[in-house]
Amino acid sequence: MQEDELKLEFFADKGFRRVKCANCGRYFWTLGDEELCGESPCVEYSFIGRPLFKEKLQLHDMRESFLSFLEKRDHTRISRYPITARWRDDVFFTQASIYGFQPWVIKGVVDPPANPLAISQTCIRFNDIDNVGRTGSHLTMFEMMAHHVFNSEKNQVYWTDRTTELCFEFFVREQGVDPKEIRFAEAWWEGGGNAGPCLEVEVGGVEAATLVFMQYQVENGKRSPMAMKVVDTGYGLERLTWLSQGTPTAYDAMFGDVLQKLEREVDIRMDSQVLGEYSKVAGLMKLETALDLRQLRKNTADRLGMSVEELLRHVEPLENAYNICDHTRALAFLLNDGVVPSNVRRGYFARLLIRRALRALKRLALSMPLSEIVGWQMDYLQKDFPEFEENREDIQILVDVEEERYSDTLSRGKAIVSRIEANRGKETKAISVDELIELYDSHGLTPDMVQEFADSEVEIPDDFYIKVSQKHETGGEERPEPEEEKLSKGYPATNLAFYKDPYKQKFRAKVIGIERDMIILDKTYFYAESGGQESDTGFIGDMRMSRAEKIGNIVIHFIDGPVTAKDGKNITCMVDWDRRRRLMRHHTATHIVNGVCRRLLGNHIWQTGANKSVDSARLDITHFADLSRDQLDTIEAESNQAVLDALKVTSRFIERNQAEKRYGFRLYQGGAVPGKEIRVVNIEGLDVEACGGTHCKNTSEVGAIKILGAKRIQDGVIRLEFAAGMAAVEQMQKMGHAVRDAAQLLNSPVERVIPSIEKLLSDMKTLYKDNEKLRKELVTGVTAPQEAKSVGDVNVISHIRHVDLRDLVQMAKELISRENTVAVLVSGSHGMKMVIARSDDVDIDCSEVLRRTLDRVGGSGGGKPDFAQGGGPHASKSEEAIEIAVDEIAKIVKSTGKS
RNA sequence: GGGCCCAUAGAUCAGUGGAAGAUCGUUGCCUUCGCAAGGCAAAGGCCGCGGGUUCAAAUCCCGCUGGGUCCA
Repeated sequence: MQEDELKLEFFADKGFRRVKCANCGRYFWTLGDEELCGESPCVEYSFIGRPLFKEKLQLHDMRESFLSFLEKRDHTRISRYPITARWRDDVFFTQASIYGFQPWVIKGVVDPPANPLAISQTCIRFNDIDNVGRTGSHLTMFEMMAHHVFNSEKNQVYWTDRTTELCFEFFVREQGVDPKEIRFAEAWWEGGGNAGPCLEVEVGGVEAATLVFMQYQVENGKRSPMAMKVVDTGYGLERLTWLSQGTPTAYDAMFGDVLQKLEREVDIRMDSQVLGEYSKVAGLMKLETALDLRQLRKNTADRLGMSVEELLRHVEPLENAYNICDHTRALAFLLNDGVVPSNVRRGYFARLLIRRALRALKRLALSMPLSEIVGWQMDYLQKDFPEFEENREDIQILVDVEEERYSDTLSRGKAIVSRIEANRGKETKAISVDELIELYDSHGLTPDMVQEFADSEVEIPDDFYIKVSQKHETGGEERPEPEEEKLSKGYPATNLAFYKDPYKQKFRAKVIGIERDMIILDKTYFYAESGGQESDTGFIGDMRMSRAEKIGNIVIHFIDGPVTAKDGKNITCMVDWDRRRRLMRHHTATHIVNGVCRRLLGNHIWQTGANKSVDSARLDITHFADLSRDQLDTIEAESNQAVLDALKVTSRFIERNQAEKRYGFRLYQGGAVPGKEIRVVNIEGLDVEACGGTHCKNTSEVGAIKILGAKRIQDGVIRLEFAAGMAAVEQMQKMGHAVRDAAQLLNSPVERVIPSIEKLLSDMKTLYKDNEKLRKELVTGVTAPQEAKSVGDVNVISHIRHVDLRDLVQMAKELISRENTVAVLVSGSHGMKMVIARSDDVDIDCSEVLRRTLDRVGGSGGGKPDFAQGGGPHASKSEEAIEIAVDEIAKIVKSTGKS
């Protein structure tokens, strides 16, 4: 670490000392005279029951205090970014306030919305989910308050000293903290490819803020300076609120009347002394396994001089209540910001929260729907987050659907557990650890649920979840995709002229590069594949252009056949207009369908993928259930209504910050969009998206939209397939043809096709059954008893009949219902098949006879002593086989007869 | 994006390579003044789809589809 980077003038001016922590060895700056760095586990929480702040503040007031403090010092307050980081494709969720500015602002591509700025950013992290509710401080969802500064070469705002001073001032002046209680510990920060020194601000034993001075880029372990130096601070809103109130846990300080309502419901009484000690001890410990948790409880109980059982009576109900509060709060934001619960990706985390909260609810023996508590949260949050008003109902539906599903999973699980026990029979062996892991991993049953469902005792290892994760670790190799260098040298950015005039069909452009089968032009009206819209084709001079591809900001045109163009010369180009018009219609249609779906199904509808080709288009949307036929019909009708309404479609480049401000983050339907200016496609009153595609000027140009189908491509995602314009006409014609062809084949009028097919199917079924019956009859009584040969005491009936093996089996069944009978049946169709069977009262091993027989004629087989079957390749050996078999039977019968 | 589990009668599920089963439900008959219940009997199966291995596949292997679940 570069030591001098943190030897601030600020520290010198104020008279700070630099001390090495006697416990952890870190260096820290302080005005006091202690020797420990000030963060747990080196020191214990000192503020519980005796807050260090001058005033007890609620979340709202603390947020306000922080943001207005900075506003008074030239910072611009900006609103939060969504908790689901849809503008990025490298992460699922916003985990820190800086996420909203990565990568474009930090790379210097996009100007920050303000500089310096202040924000309180809703964040979510799942790393510590197991500790939530237990430690008194861990959360999944929290607000990271921050002041950020982006120092470019041209614009130096402030750096380390001012940052630290602002922090110090906030705690001392605004919150009335004794300067001696504030310690700045030196540390090094790294994340997301960036790095820099940082100061961890310790107050009352907790890290209240972190001041990061981001200034290096890290690539392949090598560090290089960034052009942009970024002040990245983070102040935990909930922690500060906790510090100000000095409540036993952070939860008591932040959940307001949601926690109170819960406590009333289950009649929990809180003992602040017990809880206070509990969270102090928890602050000193690392919780990783069930063993750690037991240790935590033991240590706390010891300190309080009570038994663990007594402690648990106090603590456990509260842990569950805290857990529910945290999870429902996180859910409210997650679902509001566009996550639909599912079994993959972002959705899984929402499911995880819902299931964990439901389990906690159950442990409290509360039977209210979870959506009700989420409702309380939204009531509580609405003052600061008005967006909940609009989405409230939608969010509660999502939770209800998910609760229903979990109850299905549990009843399935219950059945599985009792089956496992039933199969085990009388051995009363416990359910093994391997079985527990499988029950969890494949069936979603936690060990304690298994325990609840099982009759027998279940042994749960302390490190159960570690064992589960170990199972997942194997074989996680990443395959790096070799990025092929397509171009031998750099070219200037291609002028994407189709944005200016998407209706241009013929143009002249200058050839500025030729490589193999590729041509690069100074400007182009050819649309290169992106945003799910397929590439244009056309002609460059007299060469056929089969595909345009965008690499960075250069468009490469691929040519079929020899490249005859000359570098540096102007050339006339033609866009395949029929193709392009179809693609445009499909693209505009996709936006229409997306907008209609959202209006019809709810605000949780987001696009998760799309493809627009010549004949049809696909749109994947987030939704929790299959779409009914009625819903599809309505979507189709409304989409066509939008076409008939001839809505204006405008496509404009708008400065990113302005676009976000004006249209919100709904813009990012198609995922991450790079750049400082984004292109906004607005279908008047229906849909607004950031989109780089080519569009019609008016919805009427789309002509018609025909929904071709919908299917669930994964849990929580529905794929709609449809066709627009002439493609829709073609698809409808195709469907018409199919029905007419079917009618013709059935020799029935079109409107009678369905009943005709129904009749056909039922006729077929009857025939199939008749056939089965006839086959049975055919093999019944084919061999009269008198055909039986007496071999010793038994009757051997042998027969050759060229039928299927299963008919031979039927025949044999029939024959051996007679007493004292052995049947030897052979078929010569498809090679040779043989069945040897006997009635119960004959004592020979049929499979033995069969094997010996087939050994000699070539083939193999087996079965049970009373019923054997087999075969071989040589049909010609059928008769020989019978002779041998009868012979073998005779031998056995004789030998047993003798003895 | 990766791992694992599942798919057999209308429903819930047995069935580890040789003869498709159980329970519930359905239908009919018996019993009853009628109902509930009981007794007897019957109907009900492309064993998810497509390949492969084998004399033989519901069963083993590969692929696909659909569902479930855990992890990132």
